[in-house]
Amino acid sequence: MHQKDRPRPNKHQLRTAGTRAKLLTAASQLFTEQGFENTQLEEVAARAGYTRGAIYAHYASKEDLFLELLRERIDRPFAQLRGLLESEPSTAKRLEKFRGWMTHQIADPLWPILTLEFQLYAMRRPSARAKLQSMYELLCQSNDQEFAKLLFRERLSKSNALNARRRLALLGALLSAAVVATKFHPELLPRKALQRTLNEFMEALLQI
Amino acid sequence: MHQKDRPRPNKHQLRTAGTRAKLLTAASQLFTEQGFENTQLEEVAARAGYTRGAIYAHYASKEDLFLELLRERIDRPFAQLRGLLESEPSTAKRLEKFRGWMTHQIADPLWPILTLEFQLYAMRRPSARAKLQSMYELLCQSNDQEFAKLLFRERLSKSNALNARRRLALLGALLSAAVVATKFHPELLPRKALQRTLNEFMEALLQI
Amino acid sequence: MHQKDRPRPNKHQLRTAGTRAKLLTAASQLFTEQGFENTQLEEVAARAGYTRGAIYAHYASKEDLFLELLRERIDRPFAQLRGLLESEPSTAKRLEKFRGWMTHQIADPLWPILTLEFQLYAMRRPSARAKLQSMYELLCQSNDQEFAKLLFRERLSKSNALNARRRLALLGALLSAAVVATKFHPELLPRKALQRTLNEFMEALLQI
Amino acid sequence: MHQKDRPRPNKHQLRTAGTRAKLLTAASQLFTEQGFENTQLEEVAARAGYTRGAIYAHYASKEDLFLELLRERIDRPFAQLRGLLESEPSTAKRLEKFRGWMTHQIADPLWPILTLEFQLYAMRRPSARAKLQSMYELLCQSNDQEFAKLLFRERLSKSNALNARRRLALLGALLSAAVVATKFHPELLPRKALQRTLNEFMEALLQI
DNA sequence: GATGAATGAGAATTCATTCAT
DNA sequence: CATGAATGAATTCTCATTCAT
Repeated sequence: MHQKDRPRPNKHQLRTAGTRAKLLTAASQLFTEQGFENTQLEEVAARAGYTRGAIYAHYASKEDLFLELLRERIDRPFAQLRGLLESEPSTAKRLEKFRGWMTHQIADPLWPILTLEFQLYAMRRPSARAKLQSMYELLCQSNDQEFAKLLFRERLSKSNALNARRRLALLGALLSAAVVATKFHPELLPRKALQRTLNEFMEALLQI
Repeated sequence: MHQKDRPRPNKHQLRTAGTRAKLLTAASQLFTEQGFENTQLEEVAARAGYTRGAIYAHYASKEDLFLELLRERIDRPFAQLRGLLESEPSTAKRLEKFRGWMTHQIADPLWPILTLEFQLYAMRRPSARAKLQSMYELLCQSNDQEFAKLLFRERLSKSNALNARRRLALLGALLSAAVVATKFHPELLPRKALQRTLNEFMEALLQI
Repeated sequence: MHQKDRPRPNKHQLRTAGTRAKLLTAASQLFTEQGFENTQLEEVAARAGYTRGAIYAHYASKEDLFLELLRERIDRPFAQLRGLLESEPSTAKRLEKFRGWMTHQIADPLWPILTLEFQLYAMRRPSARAKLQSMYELLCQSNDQEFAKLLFRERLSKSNALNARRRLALLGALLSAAVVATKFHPELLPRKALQRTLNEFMEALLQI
Repeated sequence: MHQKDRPRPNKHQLRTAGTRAKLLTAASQLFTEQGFENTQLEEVAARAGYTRGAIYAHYASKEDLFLELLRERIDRPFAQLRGLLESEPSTAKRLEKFRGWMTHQIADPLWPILTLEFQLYAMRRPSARAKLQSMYELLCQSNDQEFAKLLFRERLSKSNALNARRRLALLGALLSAAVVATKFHPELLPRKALQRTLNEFMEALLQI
């Protein structure tokens, strides 16, 4: 009653937030499983328990839904990593934890695939490209940089900071592509083996 | 009387082969630039200098065109590499040449992207999946194996053969991912820098 | 919350039913006038006052529209005949009324032609054949049998029941054929004359 | 050598005639089996042992092929009937032979179906209608009339001549529709039963 | 005469999006 | 807010037809 400044969400707001969350979750799954272009909004709505119109009550277009999905959720993996790493004083152990987290993504590769999807989408829509890139930078650049510092700490000097970011960017890309490859050749790259090989790669690549 | 068995006059054969080559080239470019789903057959035909119907005179469907593209051309990069590597007796130099070839692909990344596109497509079309995988195996497995032997020669023992193939598969994935990443963050990953970093990665990964 | 089980507001139901009825009416007319294959869905939609998409909101395909048309309306002629015949105790008069009804169809030959169209379609689509036949049997067999009883009553014994059904089936075919013939040779078979001749044929054929 | 007035077909002409005959035979079969619209010229050519172009070397269009088919062959059934009936002095026996011939058509219903196909086609192409009807009249009217005389001979008076032609026209139509019906409900109308019932109908209907 | 490559008009179908309720 | 009917642009695919050989 006296909390005007900490605006307490009312019923409507809560319901809205719940709907949006369900829609975003459904979208993240389906865009991952089937790709953005190959997913129909009707399916997204249905998986969330609604019908098409509900999406348009919250998002302006299919592209907007995709962008909101990234906007609202892209920092989740960073937050996870932050939680995992920030209390660990030993750089070697942080690197090990990081490698563990990375190989773990292979099992439920939501973010690796969505990120790839997003990059491919951005690459291929000249009309949307500038917008998508600036949005991505806004969302990720600070995360990227902060994350490089968090991970490498004292090892990160001015001279190798850029190199560190590059390696991390490539590692992210490698993870995405590896996930695709393991879905495609499950016999050659069964999950365990892929995790092991990826781990070995990372051991080499995280030496900065 | 109706000439089905009598070899077709060579003029026709030549014309057919020429048209198919033009169509496949156009398709490979457009599927790379825009993605398979995002490319209309009309554009493919137009870039090759024909109209839509010409595609259907040669390929049964859009999917079939994509598959034929891979079927007819997937061994080109292997052939290139074979030409490059087979006369080089020093393993170290072969590895270096291979790394050079890989980093070179970034500039004109037809195969890295088409391969990724193909894997994504196969992953996401339950109806086409089995067919695409068996086709891929038919086309690539022998190439893969032969290539691992060619590259590593005496270093390749029974015990590490599988590991070698896995690493090469992951390297392929890395290349695709690197291409996407450089298109997406051209400031963070300008081509030269990316090639350098990729080279470092490969040095690590080709130690078997 | 998402109202799937809560009965839809009646407005929607009414609107849906109205649209479907308009579409089916338009389809029945155009399929009769122009034939199934020769009719474009765009025309059907336009005649009903809609655009193509509206058809797909209600029916899965052109074939499905045709099938639904039969499914929902094939018993209309039987219902008409039932209304006409069931209160008439004299068999001779029922037969006369039936003949009258038949000759009357020539003027607005929706069902004779649609039935013919359906049979031709079913004959010629191996892929759809089994489905169409089972659907037809489901829809018509009981009607056929009931109708034979209603028409012939006491004259129908076990021994001639099958023969009666055959004759009625042939009469149906005759009606379709008569309609086609009168459209094709309007001078040789002007409507009145055709009705007279058809009546004579039926007098012969309804002696069981 | 001295036969200039009875122009002996030369090799080219023979070959042409042979090709046309093969094409027409293939067309008659396929148009019967699958319908005119549902048959592709490629199939027709293939069944005749040629490729599409051969059709266009002989006929101006698909419609023209259909029309030529009727033009060249529509009098075959009349010729057959003439051969069958003209030497038979007894009207009753002629009628019986005619009934036999009719029921026989059910087994290989080329003409019943093609005629139906033609009439439906003509009915539904306002643009082609006038042309088709005049063609049909040219081809058939004289046959029809001659045939009525041949069949009924002394029973045919001025007063019933028109009625006779009408009955024969309707009988033809009935045969077509009956063939369709028997293909559609082979259990209700197995061929033998259909032939019997049709025979009974005709006994009644050929009393003039 | 016959082939087969190529055309292009047309049709069915899909699906993001709009809008009245 | 959410529904679901309807729109309409876009796209794949078909096939009669043309034409160089």
